[in-house]
Amino acid sequence: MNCHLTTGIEPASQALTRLEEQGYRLTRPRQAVVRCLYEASSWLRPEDVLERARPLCPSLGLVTVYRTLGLLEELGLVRRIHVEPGCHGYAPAGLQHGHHLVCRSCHQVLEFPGSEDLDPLIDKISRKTGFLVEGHVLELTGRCPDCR
Amino acid sequence: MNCHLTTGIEPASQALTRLEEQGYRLTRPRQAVVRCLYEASSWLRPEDVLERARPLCPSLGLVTVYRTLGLLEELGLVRRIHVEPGCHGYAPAGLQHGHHLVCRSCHQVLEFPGSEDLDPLIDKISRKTGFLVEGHVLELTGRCPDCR
DNA sequence: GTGAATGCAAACTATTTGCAAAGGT
DNA sequence: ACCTTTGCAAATAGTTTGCATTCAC
Repeated sequence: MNCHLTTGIEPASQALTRLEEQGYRLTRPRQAVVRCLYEASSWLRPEDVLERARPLCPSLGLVTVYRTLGLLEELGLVRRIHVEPGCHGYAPAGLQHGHHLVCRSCHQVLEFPGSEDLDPLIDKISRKTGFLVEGHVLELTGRCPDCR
Repeated sequence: MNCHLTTGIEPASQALTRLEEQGYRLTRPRQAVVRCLYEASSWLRPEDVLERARPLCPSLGLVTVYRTLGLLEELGLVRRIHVEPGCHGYAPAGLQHGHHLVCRSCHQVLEFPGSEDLDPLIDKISRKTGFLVEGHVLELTGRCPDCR
């Protein structure tokens, strides 16, 4: 709802509160997954989440990671993005607005801000097509400074 | 190389010529795959390519479709895009410049032109980060007119 | 205590690899 | 004729589902 809050990543605790408000239980696995995602400096693949969340919840299984990520995405708390290698990554829905630079050679991924730059284009397109545009992913591919 | 040629989809035959120039053999399976991709009105998943290419090459197998798509992508003749459901789709690299509108509800995909609108943003980012930006994918998600 | 959530095993889908046979030049 | 490319079968990776057990409320 609040589209103007772009001052930082929505803290993990806020996401957890949201889960609770929606009637979901605040379990240890969910807390671990949410915390990891929100504390990560970049997107994580499900496997990465598992690895990082295990210390917080040793019994955690990959299946639960998938289920939790799916739930969080449904609630709009995380974004699913398309990354190589492995294809699917997840990032908190707060700050990063779906922009990443991917190096074709080393697969390094750099996030960058600046989604406002897209607003005019998005406006134009939604007027032209009748689509209600809710989200976007901009992925730039090329060569990073080290590989070019 | 020729970045200004945006008047239309590079015809299938041109792509085939390119393959030949690069020293690859012009086999029936490759011709079938290339033709299907370039004649399709939208992106296709590997399974879709198989289905459409079979009439042109009945012996065609899914494995060869994957291999051919991989080869074409490597040569820059097709683009791999990220779509639901199934995740990966392919489109000719000519006209459509990686922009699609995806409906969250019915998964309909609408392609739209207008990559020039991104140029200023891309310039800015490549100056700021040192990345050599070669390609981009812009995906807008939301609700199509029928589903909103 | 009760129902939601978990974790395992197993199913399933998407994609890749090994290798003998077929096809293009 | 030679070497690339193909197609099958099988392997692998990513993801989902069924079900008995555990845990938050």
